[in-house]
Amino acid sequence: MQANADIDTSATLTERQKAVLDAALRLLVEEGDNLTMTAVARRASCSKETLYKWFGDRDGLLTATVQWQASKVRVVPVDGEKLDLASLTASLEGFASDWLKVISSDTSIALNRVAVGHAGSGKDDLGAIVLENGRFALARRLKPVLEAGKQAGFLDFTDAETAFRTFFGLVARDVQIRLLLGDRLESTEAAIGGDAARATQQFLALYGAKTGPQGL
Amino acid sequence: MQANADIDTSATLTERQKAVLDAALRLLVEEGDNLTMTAVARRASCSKETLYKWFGDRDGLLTATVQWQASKVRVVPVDGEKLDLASLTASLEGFASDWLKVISSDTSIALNRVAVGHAGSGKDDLGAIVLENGRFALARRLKPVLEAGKQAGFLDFTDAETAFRTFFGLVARDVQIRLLLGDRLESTEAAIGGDAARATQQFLALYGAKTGPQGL
DNA sequence: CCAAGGGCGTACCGTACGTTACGGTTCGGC
DNA sequence: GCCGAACCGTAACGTACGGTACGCCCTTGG
Repeated sequence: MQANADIDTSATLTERQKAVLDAALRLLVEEGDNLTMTAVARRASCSKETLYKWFGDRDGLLTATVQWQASKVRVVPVDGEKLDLASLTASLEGFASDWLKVISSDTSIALNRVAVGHAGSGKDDLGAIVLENGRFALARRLKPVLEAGKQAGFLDFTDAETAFRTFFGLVARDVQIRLLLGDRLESTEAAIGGDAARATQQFLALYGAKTGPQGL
Repeated sequence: MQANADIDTSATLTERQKAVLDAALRLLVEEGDNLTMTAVARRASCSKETLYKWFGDRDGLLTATVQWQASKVRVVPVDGEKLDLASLTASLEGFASDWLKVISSDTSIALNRVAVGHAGSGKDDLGAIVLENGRFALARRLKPVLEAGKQAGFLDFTDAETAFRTFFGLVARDVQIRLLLGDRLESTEAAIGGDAARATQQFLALYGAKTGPQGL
C-alpha cells in the first residue's frame, strides 16, 4: 500500500482496535515476522474477518501495529530553561540512558527486525516509520538541547546534525546491530547507566566548549 | 550462540558450487529474503534437485551463501611494525574507511537484512555467522593495532574492547541501522573518507595518550 | 559402442497461509 | 419483542513455494 505513514493513525482507533493491536504487538515480539493472521485473531479473540475489515490486509495490520507502538512513546518535550552544565550533562545522560533502554527492549528489537526485513522487499514503509519514530524522533528531541547548550556556551559545534550523530554513535555503538543479529547482550540497569555516563563524558570531551559560558 | 561458523566451508566447494552460491548471493541482493529455490535454480542454471542434494534445504543454501560471502573477505592481517603516530592514524583511518564501505555495500545490507530477519525466529545461525565475520572479525583485526598504539605510547586505555567499541560507534554512528531500514544515504567515496578521518581524530582525542611516546 | 552417473529441466505433491464466505451471537435502537 | 449492524468462530478457497520424482542429455571410462 502506498503508506501515508504518519498522519491520522492512533486517532480514530477504538479501544477494541487498540487492544487488537496490542495483541498483535505482543505476538510480534514473541513470534517475529512469521505471525499469522489466524494467530493474531486467536490471540486478540476476534475474527479474521474483522482484522481484514479494519486493516485491509496483512501489511495493513503490520503497519498499524508499528504505528500504534510508535504513538505510545510520544514523549514530553524537554523544557530547556536551566542552563548550568550539570543539568545539561544530566539531560544528555537521560537521553542516552533512555535510548539504550529503548533499543534494548524486546519490542524495539522485534519491531526493528520486522521493519528491516520488510525494507528489503519494499512493499510497505515499515522501515520509514520505525526510522521516523526512532532515530529521527530522537534527533528532533535532542537537537534543541544541544542548541541550548551551545547558546549557553557549554557546547561548541557548527552542525547540530553532525554533533547529534556523534552522540548517537557514542551511545549506541554496536549494541543495536548486535541485538538485532541475535547476540545475547545482557543490559542491566547499572550497565546502561554507566554507558550513558561514559558516552556523555566522551561527547562533552569532544564537543565541550573550550571557553566556559563566560568566555568570549 | 557458539557458532563454529567459520571452519570447513569454502573448502570442499567445487567451482560449480561456488558459481551457484554467487548466483544465490546476487539474487539475495536483488530480491531479499523472499528468493525462492526455483529462482535460484533458474538463475544458476541448475536444477532444484541439485540444490537440495548439495545444500540440504533452503536454510542450508542460505547459510552456505552467507558463509561463502564471508569467506571471500578474508583480509590480510595488518603487520604493526611501524610505530609512528602518522602510520597509526593512517591505519585507523583505513579501518574506518573500509568498514564504512563494507556496511554501505549492497551485499552487506542484503546479508544483514536476511540475517536480522532470521535472528527473530532462530532456526539457523545466520545472525551469528554475520556477526562473527563482521563486527567481531573487525575487532580481532583492530585490537592488535590498538594494543600496538598503546605499547608505543600513543594510545591510553585500560580495556581494548571498550576502546574498540567507542571507535566502532564513532565510525558507524547511525549509518548501518539507517541503511538496513531502507533509508537512502548516499555514500560517496569522499564522504566516507571524510567520515573516517573525523572518526579517527575524535577517537585520538578521546584515547590519545596525554604524554607522548617519550613520556613517563 | 555402451553403460553409468552427474546434472538439467520440469512436472508434481503437500502444506502453510492469506483471503474470503457464511452461520450464529450479542447489542443498541424502536 | 424485533431489526439490523457489528462481530465472533470456523470452514473453505486459491496460491505460492518448499521439497521430490522422473525423463533426458552429456560426459567419462571400459
